[in-house]
Amino acid sequence: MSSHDEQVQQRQSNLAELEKLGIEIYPRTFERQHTIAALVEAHGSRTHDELEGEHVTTITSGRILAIRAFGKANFLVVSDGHSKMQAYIRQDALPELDFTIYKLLDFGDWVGIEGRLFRTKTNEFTIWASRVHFLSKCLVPLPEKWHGLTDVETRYRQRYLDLIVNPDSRRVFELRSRIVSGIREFMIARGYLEVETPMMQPIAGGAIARPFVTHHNALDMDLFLRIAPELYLKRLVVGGIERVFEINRNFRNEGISTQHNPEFTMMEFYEAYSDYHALMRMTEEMIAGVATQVLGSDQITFGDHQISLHAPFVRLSLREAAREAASRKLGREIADADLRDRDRVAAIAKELGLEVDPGSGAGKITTEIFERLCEDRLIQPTFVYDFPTEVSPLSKQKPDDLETAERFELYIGGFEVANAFSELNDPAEQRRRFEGQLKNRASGDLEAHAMDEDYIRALEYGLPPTAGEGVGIDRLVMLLTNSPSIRDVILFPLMRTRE
RNA sequence: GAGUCCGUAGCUCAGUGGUAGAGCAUUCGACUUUUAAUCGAAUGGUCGUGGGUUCGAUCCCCACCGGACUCACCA
Repeated sequence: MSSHDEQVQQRQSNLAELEKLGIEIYPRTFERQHTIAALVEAHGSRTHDELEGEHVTTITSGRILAIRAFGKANFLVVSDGHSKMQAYIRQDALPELDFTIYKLLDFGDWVGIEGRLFRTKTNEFTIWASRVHFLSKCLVPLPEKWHGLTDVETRYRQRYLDLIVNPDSRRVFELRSRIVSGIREFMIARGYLEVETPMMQPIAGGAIARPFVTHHNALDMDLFLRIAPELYLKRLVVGGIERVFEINRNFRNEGISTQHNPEFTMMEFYEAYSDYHALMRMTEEMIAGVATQVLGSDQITFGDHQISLHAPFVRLSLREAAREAASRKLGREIADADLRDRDRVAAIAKELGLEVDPGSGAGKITTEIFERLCEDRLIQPTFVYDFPTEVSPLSKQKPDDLETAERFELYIGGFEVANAFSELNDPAEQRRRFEGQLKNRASGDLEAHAMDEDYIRALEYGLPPTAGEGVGIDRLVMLLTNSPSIRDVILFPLMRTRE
């Protein structure tokens, strides 16, 4: 028999023995007076003498993370998932039944402990057990206590094991929750209304990406999982909700990487009477503020980098960034006009080793040059602004430069964290943009934006001057928790199923 | 989709063309304040799966499965 099976059998036999004692092996509930975290918080810094004087008794509970047995004196380390503390188990301090129960406990079991707080000779904050209650069995051996669980595949597939034995993993998800709360509070404090818009959409719009397809049986209708909530949120601004936001999942049927999970969380918001410059100021305020609120500082470590999230962030125009990087790489001066000329910029791209799609215009090629040469070097927070209109089908053009849209992306740590623009609200122009996208789609571009007549109709009712933005929550959490992979900040990242 | 690397005990890891090792965990024994408790003993393996080469494969070769990273893709 394998070690694993042997240990399972041993644990099962211990459970059977408990049942023979006549106790309920899966009790329905437990009257806990204090969590371990609350005990540590309230009494964990008391001295030995203070604890003796106060004589605090309590009933608490948690999962056993270690058993140290010395015959008649024994120690359990019990965790409530947040904090842990030790219980002192003495045969002569317990009813006989409870000591029998104790002896049938395994590493990983859930127990309730009744007793009084004290400090041991080695000054460890401890509960001196007067009762031990069995709450639930762990039938399977857990990863060892010292190295924890390092195998990433198991950590992702069986996240509960990761959470049981790796406190750092727990910490990441606690921080994630606080980051999301912080963002939500930030938005609500500014008068934004939180809403939920469809995840299942007849047309997957609002971004340039390939969608997942599904089907509704009763309506006999194909639907797409949304790639963005954008067009629905703007419909709400048309409806008079001048400040609106949504924190929810988007789904994109594309590659998986350390920065991409097929489903990911976006905070997207729209504000009437705003523009992309105002959103830059709001964004740096939000990110610096949330970091300070959650981490106590706007200075972070990300991998090998020290990053300052202190506002203001650097502002860099996309064409300027591409022009400068290409000039440096090629050793000669590239002009802004070169980037706006389809043939000249295509030649530059080829010289830089990029493949140029025949369907790509000057704007798309320039954007590709930027992404190739600049993106992963933007470690300190940088707003890259003024994108080519060609790659921004939902953005408003600059009044004096129709080839350029009032759009920015925020880069931190070498990847994109947010994307924002002044919203295109002219229905006629929006229709022309969609038609341009349809041409791309016809020539094989599977990510080209679909025509959305219903959205154009909404614009015809009048969208006020508006700016909007999407913030990648997972990536922001990566930065603020120093996590190198998006899978480290998503509880259950998508994995291939195992047979 | 391409490339590189990885898969050995429940966990963390060594290792070799001649049927496999450690620590922790587990079991038994000792121990009434331990802190990765300690000490003594024992148990535990289809070396990812399937082929091939070989007298002999966990090791070499091929395919497959799963994973990590890089590239491609992807605002």
